Amino acid sequence: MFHNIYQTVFNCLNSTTASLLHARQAHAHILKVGLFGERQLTTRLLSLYANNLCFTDVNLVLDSVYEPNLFSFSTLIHAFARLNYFDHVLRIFSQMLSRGLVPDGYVLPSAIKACTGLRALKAGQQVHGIASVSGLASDSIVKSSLVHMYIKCDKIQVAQTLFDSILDKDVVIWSAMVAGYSRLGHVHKAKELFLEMKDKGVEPNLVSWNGMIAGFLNCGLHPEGIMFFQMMHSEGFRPDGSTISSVLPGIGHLEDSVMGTQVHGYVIKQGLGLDKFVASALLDMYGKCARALDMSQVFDEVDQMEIGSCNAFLTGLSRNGLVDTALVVFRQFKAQGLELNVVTWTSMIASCSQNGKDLEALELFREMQTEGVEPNSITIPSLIPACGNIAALMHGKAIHCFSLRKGYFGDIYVGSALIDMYAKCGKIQLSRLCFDIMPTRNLVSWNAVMKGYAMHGKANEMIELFHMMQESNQKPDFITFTCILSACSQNGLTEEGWYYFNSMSKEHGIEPRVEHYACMVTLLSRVGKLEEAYSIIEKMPFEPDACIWGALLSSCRVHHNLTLGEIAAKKLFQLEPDNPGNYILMSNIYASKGMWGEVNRIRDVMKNMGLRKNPGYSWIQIGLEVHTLLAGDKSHPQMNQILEKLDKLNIEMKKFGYSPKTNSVLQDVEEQDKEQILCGHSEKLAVVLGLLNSSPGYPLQVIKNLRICDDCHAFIKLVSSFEGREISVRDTNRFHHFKDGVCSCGDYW
DNA sequence: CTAGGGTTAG
Repeated sequence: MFHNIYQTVFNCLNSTTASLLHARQAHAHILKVGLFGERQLTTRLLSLYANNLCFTDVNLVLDSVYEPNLFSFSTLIHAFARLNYFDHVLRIFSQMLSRGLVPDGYVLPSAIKACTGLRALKAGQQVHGIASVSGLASDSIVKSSLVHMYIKCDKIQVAQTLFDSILDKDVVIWSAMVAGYSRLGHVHKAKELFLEMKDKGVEPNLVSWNGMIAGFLNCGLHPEGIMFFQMMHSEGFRPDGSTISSVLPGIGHLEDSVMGTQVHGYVIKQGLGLDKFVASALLDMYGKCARALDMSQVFDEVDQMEIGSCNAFLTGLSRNGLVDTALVVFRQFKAQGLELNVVTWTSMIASCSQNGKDLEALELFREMQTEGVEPNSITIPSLIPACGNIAALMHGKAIHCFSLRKGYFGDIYVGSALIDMYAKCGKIQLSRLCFDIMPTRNLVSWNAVMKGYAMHGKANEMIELFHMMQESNQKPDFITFTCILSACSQNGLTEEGWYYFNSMSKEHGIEPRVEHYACMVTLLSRVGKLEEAYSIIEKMPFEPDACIWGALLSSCRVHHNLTLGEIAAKKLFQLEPDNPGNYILMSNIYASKGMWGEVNRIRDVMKNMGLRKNPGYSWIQIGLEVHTLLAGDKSHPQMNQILEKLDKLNIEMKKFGYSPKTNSVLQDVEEQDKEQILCGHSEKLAVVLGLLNSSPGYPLQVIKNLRICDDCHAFIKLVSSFEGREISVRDTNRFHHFKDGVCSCGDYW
């Protein structure tokens, strides 16, 4: 009888088709007839429960088994390790130890594998200790597992020492070391090992090659990675999904769509397109190669519930200027119940903050948190620019605090983003503070803090920083010099400007780009050296762009230089026929010379080109003209003519509330009209305000309740140039107060 | 128990 039941239960559990149901039935039988002493049976039962992830049942059996032995525990540990339930492996392992059982060479590797999977260095070191005490640390399988564990826990040095002590190293452990160094960015060390294994007679296999390729691309050595890919191919290896998904980002980075298409063909031929890594890498590659259509075609064929592919697709759309489409698709994904992850949200936030959708970025950040998705160290620096762009200082500070709570104190990306954000919000001291307390800096951080000073026109601090930069052996790049030259230009530092401009190629091996020439042109023309500026334009090795001619033209207006103004304007009318600013500048020069016929001619040109549709236009133009008129001194030979013209304009001006006699701006204008005039034209408004402000006798004190919709930044630039002046501006949701070039921001919501 | 490699966000 007893034997019969035992045999029945055993057979039932041991069959290859044994299911959870069988286990439960057997469990009942075992309980009923008291077979718990039978280790073989209960171990088999444990194995079934473990493989079906019935954790409570496992515990139940463990607690009731008369005396589970090493084999019972081993069975469980292997089962959980195989299923990647590493936390359960460690839990069972520690139960085993607490029962006084000594692990053997079979159970240790699984325990170590669990530590590897969990990146649990401390636990791994403890298991290492146990292995040493039990005399198993020299076991080659245990040793190899430990090497893997130390590699994954970024302890490559410890791994290397252990690795060296292994006598007959197989291709697997070599490959793991190669991949380990690659992942940590030590690709040269990886290559050394790759060559060394060959010397030692171990032929690299597909995995070894894949590790090398991933390493090169991980280090930004895209051409080398692609070269290895080709070498591997020529040695007769067939790239697999892993190879492809490593090499495609490199191809995308080099924007080599021809090679990308070839690899795509290979993917189709080998049937690798269903691999989720390959699919998202393909989408990413087409996105980076500006092949949005091909990307969409690929997306139609992949698993659209796979979040990686969806993320790559969304990023690809934004990258190709289809941000609105990306947002729509994003909403569709969300509506379909797709589980959006931190990459999805971060990607959308970055797309918005990079494309002038700053409020949307902030809103997405809030939304992701309500959805329970935790932002990470990449989300934060993607969001911070959104605050800077709209000078939302309070939001910026809140996110700064958030990043500190998350422990991103020393993060170089977060730090650099904060420097930029505070500078854009007018808080140059805070910007500098963020820079000063950074534990490590890179070129981006240096450029960020210098850009802040450039924005605020602080040339002396800038030059001081540049010396600091050189002392700390950080090499400048072309952006650094754009900042320096721009600050020199704002401060009229001609000598310093020339010095740094010349030092670029002589001392730093950086050839000046068109923006550096533009800075020099701006600098010289601002200080009135218009001829010198023009000779730079003539001599520079580039075709001068609108930016350069624009700098010359606006200085010609300030210095009333008709000849050069006409030259610059002629070029600008060709380069930017739709930019009303150029016509206005030129007409102002004509106005200052009393050439009213020319002024009217330009007005007609603009009218014919439909450039006067802008509701703020008339007002702005009048403001500019009046400014020009008043900027001239009273002994201006054409003063009478000017005053006459002014009287005529007065009538029109009154309509817009501009009254020279009351020294006020927009005073008599109905609130509604102000909004109508200025809504969406904040940049032009900023220009007007700046000009009015610099007009003697027309102090701009406080402008209240102006509604600006999209560009607070223009105001910051503008206000930075004011000394001791205050302006308050309200946009859709915020209230900005500017004083001494500093913006503070209060929220209405 | 039988070891290794990959995609998408700044």
